[in-house]
Amino acid sequence: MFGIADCNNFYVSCERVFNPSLENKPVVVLSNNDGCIVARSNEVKALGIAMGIPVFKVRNLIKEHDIAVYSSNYALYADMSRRVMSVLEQFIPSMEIYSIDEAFLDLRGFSPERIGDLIANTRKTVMQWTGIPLSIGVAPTKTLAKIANRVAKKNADYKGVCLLNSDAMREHLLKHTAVEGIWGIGPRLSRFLKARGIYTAWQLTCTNDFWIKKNLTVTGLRTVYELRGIPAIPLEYNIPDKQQICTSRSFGQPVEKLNELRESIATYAARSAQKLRQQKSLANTVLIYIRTNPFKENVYQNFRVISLPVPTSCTEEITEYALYGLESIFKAGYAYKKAGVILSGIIPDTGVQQNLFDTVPRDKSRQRMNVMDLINQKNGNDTVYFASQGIRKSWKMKRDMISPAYTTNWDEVLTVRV
DNA sequence: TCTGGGGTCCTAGGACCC
DNA sequence: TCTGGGGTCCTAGGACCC
Repeated sequence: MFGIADCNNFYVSCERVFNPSLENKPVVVLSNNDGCIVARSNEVKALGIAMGIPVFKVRNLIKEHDIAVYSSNYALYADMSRRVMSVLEQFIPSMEIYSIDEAFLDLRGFSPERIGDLIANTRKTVMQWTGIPLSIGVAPTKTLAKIANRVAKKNADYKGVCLLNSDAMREHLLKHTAVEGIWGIGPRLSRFLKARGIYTAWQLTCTNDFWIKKNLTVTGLRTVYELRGIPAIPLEYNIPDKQQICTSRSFGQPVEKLNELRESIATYAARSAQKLRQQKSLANTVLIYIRTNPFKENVYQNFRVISLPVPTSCTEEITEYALYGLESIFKAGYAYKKAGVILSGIIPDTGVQQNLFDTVPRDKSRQRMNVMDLINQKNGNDTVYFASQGIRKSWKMKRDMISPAYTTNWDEVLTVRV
């Protein structure tokens, strides 16, 4: 059996842990730059406010219902996630961290009679030790566990835990699951299936394999197998290295000057290079892009791909090529809204193919990067950084309603008065 | 006024090899 | 008049996830 533990309204729950006055009140958390609604409390869901909607479109509802609004506080959410995962791991050591608020659990070593108690106990302990409520679904495959999880979350009778452990139950739940509720079936495939009379997960499992393979490719076929109770998507125990590393942000305000764009590209290049070094890899290719606001007139967007002469993870080198790329696509007279840096062609940093004509003193730059990373690790990110990244950063993203970093910054630790 | 960020996998088609 | 068979690698584009 596989389990999936999924935190309820995760970002909202994190805010509530340190601000209990938000309990039972409508709360939303916004995306970066305070753009869209990305987390909603149950009260907000009940009002019919959709996931991902731009916040300016629901300003009236927010006012009318006195909804508490927060900018996203990733320092807090990442740390709370780490805590939740470490508690889960104490109960079920073999697991796959699937996203910031979800983990698949390997329950194959546990006797079937014990699983119910184990899961209920795990859930209770996570709540007690971290303050984060979660739901757990258990089933013979990951895809079915996801369905069980939804049931556990939506139906209060289940008390946050749903065990899908019989064929009768599988049939019952699949008949009550719409195709768009299946993990792996997105909006486009849902429309496609419904147009052909397939509305429920159960109907999908009764469909011919050849037809599925032809129309939904092998990924669709894997999903159908999983719905039938045959595991086709294994647990990933160790996190594979990223094949692509991307850092991109929208700007707090439109940016017109090349200088400010240079600061942002240098910042994103440095962040990407840092991520690259964290996984002990090198990149072969740098892509940079800039774009204006696509919802407005006078649109311009462009990108530039640069092949590096020798694979590297050195910030100076990556930044230099990224800025060179920027110069080549920058056009004056536009109000830029977003920029990004993407590293690809990623390989391990051991056994690099040398270039006969390489003139860069690589040992020295590697040592320099090591020292920088150590300082920043010990004293906090951006304790030291390159001047090209800018100091004032007039373009930096908007986070007007951010809560304190309660658990990661000594200056922002909660004060309790007796 | 205001519209997120970061990923993966699969397929088709083109270029190339012998 | 007639024009093979069997591969690999790479990329763009489209789908999906949270």
